[in-house]
Amino acid sequence: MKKVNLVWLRNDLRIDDNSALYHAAQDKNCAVFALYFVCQKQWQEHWVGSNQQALIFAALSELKQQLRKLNIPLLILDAGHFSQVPELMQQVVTQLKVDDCYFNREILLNERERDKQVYNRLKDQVKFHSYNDQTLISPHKIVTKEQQGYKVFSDFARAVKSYLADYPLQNFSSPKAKEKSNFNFFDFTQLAEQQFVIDKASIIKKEHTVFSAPSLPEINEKKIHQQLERFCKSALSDYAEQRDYPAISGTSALSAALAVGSLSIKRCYTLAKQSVNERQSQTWINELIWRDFYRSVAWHFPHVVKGHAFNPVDKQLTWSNNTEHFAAWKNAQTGIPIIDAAITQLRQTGWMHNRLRMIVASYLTKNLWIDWREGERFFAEHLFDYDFASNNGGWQWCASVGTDAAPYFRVFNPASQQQKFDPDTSFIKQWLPALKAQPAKNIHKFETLSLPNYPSPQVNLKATRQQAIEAFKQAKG
DNA sequence: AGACCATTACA
DNA sequence: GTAATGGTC
Repeated sequence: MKKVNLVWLRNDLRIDDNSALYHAAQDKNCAVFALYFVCQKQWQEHWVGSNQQALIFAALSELKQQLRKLNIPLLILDAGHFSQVPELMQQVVTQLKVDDCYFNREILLNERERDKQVYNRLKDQVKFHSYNDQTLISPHKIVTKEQQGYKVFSDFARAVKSYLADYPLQNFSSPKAKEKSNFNFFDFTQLAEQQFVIDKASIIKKEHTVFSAPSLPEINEKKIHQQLERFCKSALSDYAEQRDYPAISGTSALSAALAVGSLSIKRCYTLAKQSVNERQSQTWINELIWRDFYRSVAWHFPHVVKGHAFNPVDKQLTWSNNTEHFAAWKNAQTGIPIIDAAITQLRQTGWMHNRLRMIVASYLTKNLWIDWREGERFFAEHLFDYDFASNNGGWQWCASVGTDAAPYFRVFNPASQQQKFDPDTSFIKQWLPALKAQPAKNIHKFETLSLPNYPSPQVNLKATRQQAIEAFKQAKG
């Protein structure tokens, strides 16, 4: 009887540089199966929107084909909710006579709880092998002298770099194809395998807006790697100069692939290092480390995963519940061109340039004084690249309630931001047809702009900025 | 990962 | 008038 290895896939829908898959497939004489649980109820609880859900289904469909070429069957089971996973896992393990189970560790609480349940239920039946694969370095390995999680990014980044200098990253190539016989080794019909049809119409619920459903980002691993190589070769050295201009394609645009795990973060790091010199790769590498940083924060300070801000000052703040203000922000009707253009980009493409994420977040929290959790949720529902730790960390940063957050008095002025980062207004005009005919000069002076088909600003920027700073001062006592 | 205001130093 | 500089929020 052949040994049977099971790879339990979760947030790592890829073949390249997948630690668990690589190790599971090492032994020549074993049969290897891959498994994925669809948990749409759980996703809804996690605010995962229809965009990212559709992307996950696309990634699964793609991965199933690729794994088939390696003679590794991918079982996709509908679990509905994490709570159903242990029972289903038990069935799979029994049915397939699994000896060893391989998986890459996750960082957030619900995921870890699910994994603990599975382990406790099956530890006597199956040998488990787990790997760190989601971050450059396991969160528990980067700690301060006091054995605590870092609260300041620059210190964290220094620690990461020095760790990587001592222990270089290991990348794992795609596993070699297994024997064909694996496919008819077991009787799959006994398992209620559910084939998921990638039917966007059934997944994407049309919203009552003027925005249409965006098309899916690239999810084929080969093409993603080409994209990464192209970026490293031709854009990485200019990244520091170009990344802040939304009209320029100066960023890698790989975030969606990273979010569902079609691309390995370790692969990004290694390739960036190889492609250009230290100075040229530094800025982008730091962005990769920000991703590790917010995962580290979520690991060491888990109250941020439960809806709380890192900084207790958040509890002293009373946010506005002005639903008209919030609705205008969500529908690109604020009357501030850079913000309405950014929201339109998000709604039409499922992606928003990072500079714009900061601008719209600052405006929502500081000028409209709306709870950052509302913005966090809106982003979750629309972004293909939605990632709890990065999104949560970013919103807390903008709202000045996070670790190493923007000081509370640092309020972005949307007027100077668009002046600086979209001087010729080409980005704004790309997304706001109503302003197409206006000269840039007028668009930058939007507070005095009066047009029949474009709204006037909702609030006074200067006054609301002042109020936000005052409210923080009061809250801090 | 900022902005504002006052003060200079110049046209 | 207006661009650069520095302290303050």
